[in-house]
Amino acid sequence: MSPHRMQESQRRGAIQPNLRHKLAQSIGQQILKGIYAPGAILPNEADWCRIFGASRTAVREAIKTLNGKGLLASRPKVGSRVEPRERWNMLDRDVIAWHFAAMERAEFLRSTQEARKVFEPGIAALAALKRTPLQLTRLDAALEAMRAAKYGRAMVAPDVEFHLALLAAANNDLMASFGLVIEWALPNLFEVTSRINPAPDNVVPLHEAVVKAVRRGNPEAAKRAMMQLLDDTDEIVTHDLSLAAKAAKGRK
Amino acid sequence: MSPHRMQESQRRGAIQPNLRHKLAQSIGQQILKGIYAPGAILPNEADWCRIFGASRTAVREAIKTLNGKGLLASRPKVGSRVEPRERWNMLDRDVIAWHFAAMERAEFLRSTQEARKVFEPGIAALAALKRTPLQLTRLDAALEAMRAAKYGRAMVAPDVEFHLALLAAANNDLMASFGLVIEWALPNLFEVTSRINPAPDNVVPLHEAVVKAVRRGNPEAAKRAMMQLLDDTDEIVTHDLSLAAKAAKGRK
DNA sequence: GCAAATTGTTTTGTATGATAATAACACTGT
DNA sequence: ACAGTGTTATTATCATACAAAACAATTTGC
Repeated sequence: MSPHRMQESQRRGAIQPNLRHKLAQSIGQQILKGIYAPGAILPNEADWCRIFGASRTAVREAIKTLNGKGLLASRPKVGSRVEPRERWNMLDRDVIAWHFAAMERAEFLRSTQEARKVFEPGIAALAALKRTPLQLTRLDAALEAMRAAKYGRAMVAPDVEFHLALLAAANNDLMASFGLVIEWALPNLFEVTSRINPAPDNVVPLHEAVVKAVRRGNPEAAKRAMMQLLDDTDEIVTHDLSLAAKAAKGRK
Repeated sequence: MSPHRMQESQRRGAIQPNLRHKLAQSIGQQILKGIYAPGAILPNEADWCRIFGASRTAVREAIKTLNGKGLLASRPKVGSRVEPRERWNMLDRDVIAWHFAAMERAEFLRSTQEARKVFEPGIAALAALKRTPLQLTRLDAALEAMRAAKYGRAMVAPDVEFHLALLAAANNDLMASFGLVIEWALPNLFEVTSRINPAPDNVVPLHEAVVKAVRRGNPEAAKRAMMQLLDDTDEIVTHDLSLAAKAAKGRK
């Protein structure tokens, strides 16, 4: 059905394969793909019922879900209208997944890295100032798991956990939403980086530097260490993407 | 009903006073207040029906809305369980409003400013790199409106518009969600800053510096200018909050 | 006795049909 | 032209059923 694979099975939050969720996903993806652009009026409830062969209850609840994510606004007599993009909850679990499914992989990684470079250094700095001892322990554990990982692929999960632990250590609710981006970005990023550098041995030291600064409570050092870490992966990604672009041009 | 005022009338997206929305709001606020903590099982649908005197349809659709915001996860036989905080969509329009209603005003402003200091300098830098001419025009217009504002209160709307325009100029979907924080923070921030400094004349120049750097396409300068701007309001806010804290201690 | 299969129970999930509220739109009388 | 008024399409809400899932208890088979 979907052109993209997106190994949903290995995500954290297990999928809910109930009807409502499937309808919401189908409609949501169509919106993210641009089939229904902002401002457009969707088919009405009765139409969706026919299209999906589902009851009005299921359709309505799916639409209410999308409503809650800021993708739609429904009004009597008018129908459900697609909201302007700036109202969409891009940092929503589902929306980010649909977004990814609708987007070019390269473009997704580019904009993700862009966002990470804005957010994560600041997060590291905050963590240095505000982390509790327990949160430091969680960071240490993630780091240890990264060291223990023998091959690259096994390092992805601890790497994600590391960045999530750091985010938690920043102790700021408004930033917590950003964790989703990390959860999505890193596993996908890995498929790129591992092609180029299957056994990177500078990754652990770069992460260690961040933890060290956070432990010392030095926000500037933490920020710098995180920037170095990001530049490292950034370099690999942009390198790979430019290769891919060249290859694409060669084929054309 | 609600103990907090939260002047909803002057928000941008007009309120929808339908039943479902009211139920979602009531349940959502109770969750944000901690009456139902993460992991807790909510009353079941039948209970809510009795509590609100509403039909199961309305209750269910409200719960589905909350489901879509990551506050709840529902399963047959188990009920609706409050999700762990890190899954909540804090950058959702409603959640942020409920959060604000449930939180100490001071604490909200503190964590908001904290987040802004992480995000906005990076946003300014990105905008300097990626803004289109049209987006630059929008920034100029906002700046002009700020200049035209005679008294402080009239400056809030253009100020919000300025920061939203800058965010849009960064051209990154993942960051766009952050606009909500700005929309909420600034009007509330103003009530603090205007108490201390009713006619601040350094505000416009600080904003001008950001636009100038963005126009020149100089990300570092844009970042620095934004940091200055934030430090300026930050100083006022922390000063006021410490005053308020002292006053509270004095009363106690 | 013990494990595996079965049945029961509670809760959400889905379906259906009916009625109410709402707001866009056409119409009407001035 | 224009204010009011009715019409109508659409969502909003209600009520009632039955299906499916998850968990608990109980029976069954050995």
